[in-house]
Amino acid sequence: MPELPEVETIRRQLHDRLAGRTIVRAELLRSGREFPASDAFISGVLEQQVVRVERRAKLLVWRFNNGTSMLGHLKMTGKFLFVAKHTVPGKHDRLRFVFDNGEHVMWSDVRQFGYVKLIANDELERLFSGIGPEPLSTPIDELAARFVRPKTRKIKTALLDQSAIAGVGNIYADEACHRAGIRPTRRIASLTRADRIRLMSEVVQVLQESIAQKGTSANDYIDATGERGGFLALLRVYGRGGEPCRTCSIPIKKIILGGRGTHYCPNCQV
DNA sequence: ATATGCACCTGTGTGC
DNA sequence: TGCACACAGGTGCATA
Repeated sequence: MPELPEVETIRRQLHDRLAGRTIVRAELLRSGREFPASDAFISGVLEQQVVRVERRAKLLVWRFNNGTSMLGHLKMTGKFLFVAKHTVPGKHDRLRFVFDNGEHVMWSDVRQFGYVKLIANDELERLFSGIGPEPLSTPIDELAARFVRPKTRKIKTALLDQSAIAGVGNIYADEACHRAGIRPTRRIASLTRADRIRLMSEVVQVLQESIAQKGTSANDYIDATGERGGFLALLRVYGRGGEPCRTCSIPIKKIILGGRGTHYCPNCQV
């Protein structure tokens, strides 16, 4: 589900309430397909102090003070959620963490694409080195300069490639293309330098605006406090196939590109 | 090397 | 109410 703004929203909430806290209890409620259902995981997180919670691309990293981290990827439906102490686990709740300040956090995942695992910091660095630049902490001209290859690749496909730029997913790829007035079907090579600067500026802009609204709840996304994101109402194209463009009133077109639903205005986007 | 298709899962909405 | 099907925020792999 979540892209950079949603993961960042959750990161901030987890960090604010849990930085410096220690995990005093960890329970495996139900084993998932992708995350290790092992006693080793439980004993690996137990008694660990969370130094801070970080984000890289769409990954959440809980840094412990012993050189290891807990790495989480929410994929489509993963959730870290603050819950009340006596919450009875539901069908999709998989892990529960209890902290020394009394906070309870549940990890749930309906579709089970997500994962939570222990990872050593050196392995984490290796993983990070394969991920592209962070849009919110990289100069626009550097983002643009790196967005040139492979030349024949379609622009939206490149935006979704985490090794080209980190954290952009299906919603914000479509939104950034609309704001930049560029069709997602175009090839990288067709972009001028000015086009690339504009596209990257719009990527950054839309991500920041969405973070300010705590993300987009297109379907069932909720943040760590259980709230829905407010950016849905501000989307210009995503999920609006057939509806009038907010700029020119021409119906938004929906196509499939790279196997993903893709939305654009046939009038505003060239 | 890229593109496509599919696979991993469950749930929801739509149309019959 | 049931059923079949399409589709959903992400990635990774096998095959053209």
